[in-house]
Order: sequence, then structure tokens, then C-alpha cells
Amino acid sequence: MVTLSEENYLKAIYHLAKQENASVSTNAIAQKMQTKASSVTDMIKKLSEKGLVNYQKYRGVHLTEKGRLAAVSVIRKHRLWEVFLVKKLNFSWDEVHEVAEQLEHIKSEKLTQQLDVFLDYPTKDPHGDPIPDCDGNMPSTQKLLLSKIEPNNNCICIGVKDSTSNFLQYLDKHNIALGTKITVISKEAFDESMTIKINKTQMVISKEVTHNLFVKIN
Amino acid sequence: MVTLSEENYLKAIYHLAKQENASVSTNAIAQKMQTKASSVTDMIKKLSEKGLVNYQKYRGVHLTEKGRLAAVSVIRKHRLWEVFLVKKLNFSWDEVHEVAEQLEHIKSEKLTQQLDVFLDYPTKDPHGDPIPDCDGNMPSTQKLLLSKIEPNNNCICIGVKDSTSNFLQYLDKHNIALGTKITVISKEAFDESMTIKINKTQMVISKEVTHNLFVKIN
DNA sequence: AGTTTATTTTAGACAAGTCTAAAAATTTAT
DNA sequence: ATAAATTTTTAGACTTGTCTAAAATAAACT
Repeated sequence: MVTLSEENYLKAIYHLAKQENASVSTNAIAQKMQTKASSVTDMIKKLSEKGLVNYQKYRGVHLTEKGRLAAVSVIRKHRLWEVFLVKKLNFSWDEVHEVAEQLEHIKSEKLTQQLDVFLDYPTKDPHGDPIPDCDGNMPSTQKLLLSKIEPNNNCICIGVKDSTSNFLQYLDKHNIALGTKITVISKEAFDESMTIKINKTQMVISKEVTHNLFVKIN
Repeated sequence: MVTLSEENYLKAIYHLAKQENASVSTNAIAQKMQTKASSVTDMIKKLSEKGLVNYQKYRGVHLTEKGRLAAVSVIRKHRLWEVFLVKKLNFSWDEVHEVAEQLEHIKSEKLTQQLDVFLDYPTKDPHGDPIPDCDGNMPSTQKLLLSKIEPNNNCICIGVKDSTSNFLQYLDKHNIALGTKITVISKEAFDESMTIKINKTQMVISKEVTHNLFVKIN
């Protein structure tokens, strides 16, 4: 039995580890979880005793396979619920996170399975993030930051790195959505701002935007 | 802010009070919540400090209006989720309770509201229990126990008192569902068993059944 | 009414998860 | 290589919700 708090720590460690099996520091977890390093140490010991992470004092942690599966299961539920909220309950993509944070902890194999069926096996959540399958496989997606695209290239928006309301609402306001075709016109060396074209409309976006928008080459 | 545990206590008190504002004993709550009387006393003090119940030592508790609204809100969510599980996710009526016990605690006004819309404003849950509106009004339903119906009368099944899996599966097996028309043929004084007719099929049911099935006169 | 029985409350303890403050280990810098 | 700065861990405390055992109150029964 994994508690709600433990699930949140596992999720944080998973997201911080990024590339498979990297070691995650106590402080990094504390920052992500908005808590104190001492609380993290306490929790890490519990997770370690349950065989969910490997831990050596002062050396950080990494998820065991058991821990990875638990983390991915929570992420799967989070993203399925996000799809549900947007597709069925008319939430917008900047409103779903907080509610999904609650729903992701509901424990029922059948619920998750049937939700997946009901939504017709979605593979991406409303922010473009991949939805792991029920065996814990996370689809790998090669996504580029818009900032890496050189002038005179076309690309398609496929995800966001930052998914705070502020950023998502900025995108809505400027008609940038998943699937939007973007042409890079020019890049400014000075401030890393970028001139892009969307549907014949040209606009300038800051580096805060180009560093948080994932695209694929068209 | 009402905690998950507090919500469960409020719900228990609401269900035990039955007729408006009746006083509920510590022991009754302990039994319903599968906990100890001393734990109930502790919790009652917290609820009382928050203005959710009126409490006098040794005199039991009753819900304040604020407490009643909180309880009914949880019950509303519980029943809406049950409808969702049955209508949209193909759960059967004996599988929904446990999952709804978790889902009822999700905090999001918009979620509840949109779920209500999505389900097209249902007024009854899968067991025939009424769904309160968003202002906390619980529809009153006059329902009779099947045991009260005299021979040679017709009635329609509209709800269950006991909603354990065992009972619900018994009903499924004997083709008794909400809306089923039942004719009472005879009652046995000895054991309170009853002979009934459903769709031309006659059967004998025990008092355990007749005391847990709600009907209305046809 | 007075005594027995049952219910309710209090007192003290425990587990989970968190915190602050101080100590220990590691890393960085001179 | 040693000192300074940073990170991590420990120790002790607090909150929530629970428990057991004992005390207080209320109800039931001669």
C-alpha cells in the first residue's frame, strides 16, 4: 500500500530523474514538493524501506523498478483524468492540473481501465504529454524546444514544458495550440526573442516562450 | 476547510439522523464508522469547534445548517459519481460504492457542476437514492418497504435500503431491478416470507429481502 | 432510592507527516 | 590541503486522527 504522500514523492522523483535512473538530490525534491529537506529525508527512508527507491545517505535517491511503476501509474491516471476533464467536462487546458492532482490518487484498477476505454485510449494529454500504458510503458517522444529551431524552418507545436495557467492562457490568447503550424522567421541574438508566423500572422515572442514550447519538425 | 475524515463523520451523522435534526449518539457513530467511541468524541469536539455540529457532553450531536450542507454536498458528489460509473464506465450497481467513497472527496465546484451537466442532471443514483441539488436540497421521496405491501397489490421497485454487493447481486440474479413491477401474492406470518410475482414468474423471498427493498404503489 | 450496567468522556500513547534548530558530511574555494 | 559554504541528516517537537484503559456520567433494574 502506497500512501497519497508517498505517491506524490515518487512522482516528483520520477519527473526530476528525467533520463532513466539518474540520481535525485534531497534539495531538488524539497524544492519541487514545496517542503523542507528534513521532511524529504524522512520520507525517503520510508520509501527506501518499502523498496520503492534506492537510497544511500548523502548520495541522493533513484527509483527502483517497483517505484518507477508506482510513479508511472499515478502519471497515467493524472493524464487520463486531464483528457476526461477537457474532452468530456469542458475544462480548458489551464484548469485541469489542480483537479487531476486529486483524481490521480483514486485507487481502482477498473476505474482507470474503463476510463481509458471511455476516452478511446488517448496517447497524449491536453498539454501534449504522453500517456503511459497500463503496463507502465511511457511512450518516448522526441520533442524539440522551439528555441532550437533555425530561421526559415516550419514546425508544429506538440507540447508545453511549463504548464502553468499563466503560460497556457498566454498561448490561448495568441492562438497557439497543440497542432499549430509555426514558421520561424528570425531570431534575435540579443534577448533570444524570436519572430514567428502563424497563419500568415507574424508575431514576436520572448525567450520565456521559445524555451517552454515543444515542437516537431514539419 | 473540511478534512476528508471530517466529511466522513458528517456523512455518517447525516445518515444516522434520518429525520431532520435528530440527535445522534456517540456509539451509533462509532459503529457506523467502524471506530471507537473515544475517537468519535475527539472528532465531535473538532466538528463542534468548526461549527458543523451542536454538541453537549453525554447528549449526542446534531448537524448545524453548515454541517448539513457539507454532508449533503458529499452525498451529492457520491451519487453523481455512482451514476457516472454505471452510465459511462460500465460498472454494475454493486461495484460503485467503494470507488464513489473516494471520488466524493474531490474538491472542485466546477468538476461537480460539469459532471452534473455531463450526466444530464440525474435525480436518482443507481440504487434509487435521490441526488441533492447544488444548493443542498435533498429531494424527498416517499418510499415504502416491500414488507408493508399487502397481498394482491402491485408495486414498483424504486430503491434498496441495504446496498451491499451481496444483496445487489441477489437482486440481479433474481431479475429484480429498479423499475421492476412486483405483485404481492401472499405473506407468511411465521417467517415474514413473501410470495411475489415478477413477469409471470412467481417466487418466494425472505424477510431479509422484503425489509430491504423500497417500492412505490403502482 | 440505590445499585448495577451501559454509555460517554478523559488521559495518555502512538503512527504519519511535517517542522525548526543543530550536527554531520560533502562540496567549493582559497 | 585546509577553511568556508552548502547540502544533508539527526534530534526533538507538533498536528491529525486513532487507540487502550480508566474515570465520569447516564440509564436500567430491582
